[in-house]
This record gives sequence, C-alpha cells and structure tokens, in this order.
Amino acid sequence: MQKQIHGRPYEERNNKPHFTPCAPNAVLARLGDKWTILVMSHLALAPGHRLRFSELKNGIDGITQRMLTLTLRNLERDGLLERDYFPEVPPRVEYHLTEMGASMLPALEGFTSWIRNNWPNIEACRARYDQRNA
Amino acid sequence: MQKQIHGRPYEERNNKPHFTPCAPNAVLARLGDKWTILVMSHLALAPGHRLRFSELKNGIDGITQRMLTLTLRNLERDGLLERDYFPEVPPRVEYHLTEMGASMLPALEGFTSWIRNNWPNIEACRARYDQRNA
DNA sequence: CTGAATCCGCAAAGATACTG
DNA sequence: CAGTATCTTTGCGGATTCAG
Repeated sequence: MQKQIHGRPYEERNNKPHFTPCAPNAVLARLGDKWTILVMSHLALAPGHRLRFSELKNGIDGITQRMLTLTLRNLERDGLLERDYFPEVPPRVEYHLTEMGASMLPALEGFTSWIRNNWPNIEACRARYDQRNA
Repeated sequence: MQKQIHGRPYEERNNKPHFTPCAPNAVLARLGDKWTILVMSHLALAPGHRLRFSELKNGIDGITQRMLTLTLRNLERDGLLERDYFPEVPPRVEYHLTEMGASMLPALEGFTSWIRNNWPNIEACRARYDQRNA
C-alpha cells in the first residue's frame, strides 16, 4: 500500500517524503467511490444546486448517515460544495455546489455520455468473458 | 426515453429524483481504482495502443505483478483491451486497446482536462480546510 | 435534525514464493 | 516472461449508540 497523507500519495526518497503528482486518479477515486456521484447528481438536479442534509439522506437510497456525512465532508474539503449551517431549532444544514463544483457538471456529463453509449456493449463483453471462463 | 443525468437513469418519486443503481458508478469505480488510469494512459500513449506485460510493469512505478494482472483482467473483461498471447520461448504477451477502449480516450481526456485546470484550486481548498480544522 | 464516536466484518491490496 | 497461489494486512463501509 502506498503511503498517504491527507489523502495524498507520496513516496520516501532519501528519507524525505516526496509527493507524486497524480491528480486524475485522486479525483476519479473520489468520484468513483460508492456515494459521491449520487450526491453530485442530486445536487445537480436540485434548484439552486442546493439541498439540505435530510433531503439528500432521504433521496439517496440505502446511504447511512455516517457515509453521507463523510461524502459531504470530502466534497466540501475539495471545494466542490459548501455547507451552510442555520442555528435554528431544530438545526438546519444545507449544502450547495460551489462555482467550481457546478463547473464540473458539463465535463462530467460529457464523459458519462460515453458510458451511456457504451454500457450495453460493456455488459455484453462481461457476459461473454464470464461465459468463456465458466 | 427514460430520464437520465450523468448517464444514470432516474425516475421522479414525489417530485424528487430517485436514482436506480447503474452504470456510471460501476465504470468510474473501475477507472478510479489505484492502477487503471495508469494502465490506460500508458496504452493511450503507446504506438498502436499496444504494450507487452513487462513494458507496463516497468513503466508503472510501484505496481506489483499481481495488481497489474488483476487490472488487465478487469479491463479485458469489460472489452476495453485485448490480450494477445504468443507461445514463444520465452513467452510474450501483448495488450492493446480495443476499438471501444480507444473510443473512450477523447471523452476521458475531456474530463481530465477539467481536473488539470482545477487541480491547483482543489489543492488550495484542501489546504485551507485542513488548516481550519487543525 | 445533524452530526460524532465506536466497533466490527469483509473484501481489496501488498508481500512473497512458486510455476509453465 | 508472465503469470498463479497463499498469507497477511489494511481500510472501507455498515450498524449502532451518543450528543448538541
């Protein structure tokens, strides 16, 4: 396992940590985790790209409070969304995409359109592969 | 035609989007794993989109034989590359992108260009976030 | 309502040794 | 050269409980 600090991989060179720049994998790893795309998609569709915690929780089937919180924290840390806390009773917390977060949507959509077009073929390839190795 | 965003079909339930488990996460999860992007990038740059096992192994820093084999098997299963075995002595195995695999490169490049443009900002956001929570 | 704090199981990933 | 087999370790994600 490669050493990591703050989610960033690095290697030891001459007893000193040397960071290896690997941005694409870092971003894709986040998007590829179990819940991030679902959170981003919900915010993409929401009016003002804004939803409160409970709306996300209820809208994403099967997600636990813990995983939703962790996913939101990571996206907030990356600057893709912002957290708005309203000290009411009961408390209310809203999340909205930042400008950078919203700017990612077209690029992401462009890539996922490839997936949309090729997914049936991928599934067919998997089925054939699994059949050959049965 | 079913409603979709980011390649993910969804249906309206109580005026809210409800996503059905599907393709984009499956593909992004594969691309986002530790080695897949590196393998795809090396093949993208290679003449004829073709490299032998040892070239990939030597070109990808830190990858183990086991993980390279697993990564290649998964990509082969999805139909993104093909394995060519030459029964020589010593044996030689080459991997090359399929037509579908090559067709993914422009879309992927379009998305990763966003990453390149925004990566410095993401890093700055992370640094600020970590500083605030120190 | 929106989290944080623990504990735990399981699958993924690394290390190492062996093989056609 | 290009894998497979086995063992060990790591870390994600789920379940549950507590708190502001």
